[in-house]
Amino acid sequence: MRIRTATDLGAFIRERRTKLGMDQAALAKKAGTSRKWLVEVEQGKPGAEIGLILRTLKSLEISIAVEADSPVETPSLGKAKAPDINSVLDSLKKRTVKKQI
Amino acid sequence: MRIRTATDLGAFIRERRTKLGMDQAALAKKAGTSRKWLVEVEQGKPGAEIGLILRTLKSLEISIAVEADSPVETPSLGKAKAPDINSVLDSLKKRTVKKQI
DNA sequence: CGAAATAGTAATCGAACGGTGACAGATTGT
DNA sequence: ACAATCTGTCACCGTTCGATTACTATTTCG
Repeated sequence: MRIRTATDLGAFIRERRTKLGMDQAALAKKAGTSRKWLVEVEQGKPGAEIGLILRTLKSLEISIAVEADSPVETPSLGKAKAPDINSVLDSLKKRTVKKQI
Repeated sequence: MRIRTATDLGAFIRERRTKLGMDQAALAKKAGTSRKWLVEVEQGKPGAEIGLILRTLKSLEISIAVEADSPVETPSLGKAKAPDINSVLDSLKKRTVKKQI
C-alpha cells in the first residue's frame, strides 16, 4: 500500500493489527510503546516519531520500502528537454557533489 | 529499498538528495523544515516526526510503500486450509469494524 | 592563497511528544 | 441485565523535538 500521509499509515497499521487478532494493548506492549501512543498513531498523528513507527511495523511484520519515483529527473516526455542535462552539469560545475570520485 | 531503521531512511534521503543536485538548504526549504533537522534526519535520527519525514520524501519524489510480510491467511481459491478461516472468523466475531456506518 | 558554498554543530526556547493512570463509551458473550 | 473486553479520551509531567541563529570545518575553484 502506498503511504502518503500519516493517516494512511495509521489506517494500515490498524488494519494489519486487527487482521492479526491483536488488540491495542498487545501491540503496544510488543512494540514497546504505550497504548495511548498507538491510539493516536492509528488516528494519523503526524507528530509520531519514526523510530517508534518502525518498531511498530516490525511488530506487525510489515515491511516498508522506499523508491525514487523518477530515475533522476523526468527526462523524455515529449518536449526536447535537453536543458535537464545542462542544468545537471551546471550544478555539478558550481560545486561538485564532493562525494563523487 | 527496504527500510528497517531510521539510519536506512536517512541514508536513502541523502542519496536521493545528492542525486537530484540539491543541497540541504534547498531540500529543507522545499520540505518546509529546517536545515538542522534535515542534517539530523540524514544521520538517522529516530525521533524525527513522521509528518516531516513524509513531506521530505514527497519533496524528493520518493514513494513509500508498506506491505504485510505474512498474509495472515491465504484466501486462495478452494484450498484445503480450514484453520485459517476459523481464526479469521473468530477474530471477526470478537469485534467488527465498529466505526462503520 | 583566499573566497564562496556546503555541511556539521552548539545554545536557546517554545511547543509537542510519549508514558502513566484513570475514566467513560461501545461491543460482545453469559 | 451483567460482566468482560476493547477503545477513546483526559490530566499531569518529564523529556525531547524542531526552529532559529549563530559559528566552525571542509571542499572546491579562481
